[in-house]
Amino acid sequence: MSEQKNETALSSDAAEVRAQKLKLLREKIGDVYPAHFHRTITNAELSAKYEDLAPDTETQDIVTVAGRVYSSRNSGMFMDLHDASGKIQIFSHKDITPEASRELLSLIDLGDIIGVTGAVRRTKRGELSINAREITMLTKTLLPMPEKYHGLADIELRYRKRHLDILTNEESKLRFQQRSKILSGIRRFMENDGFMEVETPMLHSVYGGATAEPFKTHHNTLKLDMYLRIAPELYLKRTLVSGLTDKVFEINRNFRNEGVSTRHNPEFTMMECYWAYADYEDIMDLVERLFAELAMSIHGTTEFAFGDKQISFAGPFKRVPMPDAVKDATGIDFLAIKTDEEARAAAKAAGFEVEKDATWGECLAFIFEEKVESTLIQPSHVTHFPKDISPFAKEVPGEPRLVERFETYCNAWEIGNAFSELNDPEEQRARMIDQLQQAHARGEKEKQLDDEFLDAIDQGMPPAGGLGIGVDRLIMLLTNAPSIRDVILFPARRHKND
RNA sequence: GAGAGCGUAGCUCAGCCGGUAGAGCAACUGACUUUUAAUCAGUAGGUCAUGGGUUCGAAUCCCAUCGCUCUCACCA
Repeated sequence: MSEQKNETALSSDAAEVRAQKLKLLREKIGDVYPAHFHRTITNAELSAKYEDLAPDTETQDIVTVAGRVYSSRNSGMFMDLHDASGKIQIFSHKDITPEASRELLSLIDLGDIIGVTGAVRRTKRGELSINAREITMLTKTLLPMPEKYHGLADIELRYRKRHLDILTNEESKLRFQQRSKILSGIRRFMENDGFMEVETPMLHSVYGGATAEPFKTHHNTLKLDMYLRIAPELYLKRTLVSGLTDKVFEINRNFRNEGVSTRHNPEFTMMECYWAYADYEDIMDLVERLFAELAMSIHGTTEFAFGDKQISFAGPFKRVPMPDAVKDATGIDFLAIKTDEEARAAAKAAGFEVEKDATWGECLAFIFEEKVESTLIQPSHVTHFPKDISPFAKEVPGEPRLVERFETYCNAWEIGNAFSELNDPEEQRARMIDQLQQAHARGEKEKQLDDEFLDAIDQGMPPAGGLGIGVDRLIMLLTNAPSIRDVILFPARRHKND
């Protein structure tokens, strides 16, 4: 007898054992990966339906559930079965579970996906359970599950093997469920506000709409070098010219060939919208309504924690012109400074190292970034940006060095960027030529003037407010995620050879 | 791109002033059978990221490479 046991004894290597069990299962029951199985209820629905079932109570209600085995106690008599919605305990006992199903139990490993049919009851200890009458193998797994108590903790593995991260880390699962909810929340908000969603090209033969390094690619048949878009802005404005709609938006990926960090992924999601006959102040209101609504949908309130900070999305947000913010922080009054040279001197005197040829506006923006940005924890709109760093925004009346632009900051991060969109064709052309020259001076040889865009603006774009929202960062805030990689399912990673 | 740190069993982690590698979970063999990270006994499992070097001897010290993390730079 003991010899026979030795012959059938399984290897102690987890992966090998599973392969052996798979073989045994195939011999015994045939199809281990059946195509058809229909559950009658999800685990969450089950919990809700039997919420009031008292402990130590049996029902005659037969249900069929399906899910992955997460843990097993008393030699498989108790198993926790998880589906995407939640968990349910499976109880198998010789008094209720037929021989065939109990035999299957010994070939079930943690992580396997099974179906279970049986009567619902609540145990003496209060655990909602199913008395297994039939157990069906739906998917035999070949790899063991990560450790059940700590889950997958290794950060590298959590990003590389996201399926294991979500399988074992509840907060990670919740975060990606919330990401989905936030995205649909943005869509719903925009549509309810009368915006029409469109899709514009991601492959551009001329890139623009932002200052960033693009990814380069090539179209074979067209024999055309192309770029993954760095921004949808120019196409969305062309859409606005078309009269298709007065309120247009797009939610999709932008690609920027820049550094990666906890706040930067090479591909990231932006929501951009353009609203005809509105200006940047209308857009500020829109941002506040949108943020408040998203916080409500995720947290049920506009107040929430990010790390050790309390964030409030209850509007109205603080609005502060950039020159005022810089003046408050440093005492430097940029509005009183007349020339680039004076601006550089003032910056230098205050201890800031600005470029030799920095303009008045560049000095102002630089000091803002150095001194003010990190202090903007509660959501704030910083308005009145310098014109020389804002090629698509209209001038502030009476102050031609500033434009009707704002950026929304929260937790010291830039989340939103918006303007009263420039629609004067001659000025737009002049500013883009100026930007192009600057890009070429920086060595960006491939940067070209977007004639098709300028041609469309010549046709007349209605006055409009425009906005871009960094959706990943907004999701980070709302889900308390310290890294952008925590809110992107499969973040960019080097290939690992091992 | 620069600096700092990390990489030990399938997973979570010890070991690191050099002396042949350890625990818990998972797995295997049993016991037990209304459990909740079930419990108990036993077994097996490691090219200590990779490649060099120093040394009688390296997971441990040195160098290089790969991967990851953090900070900074570019950017949103």
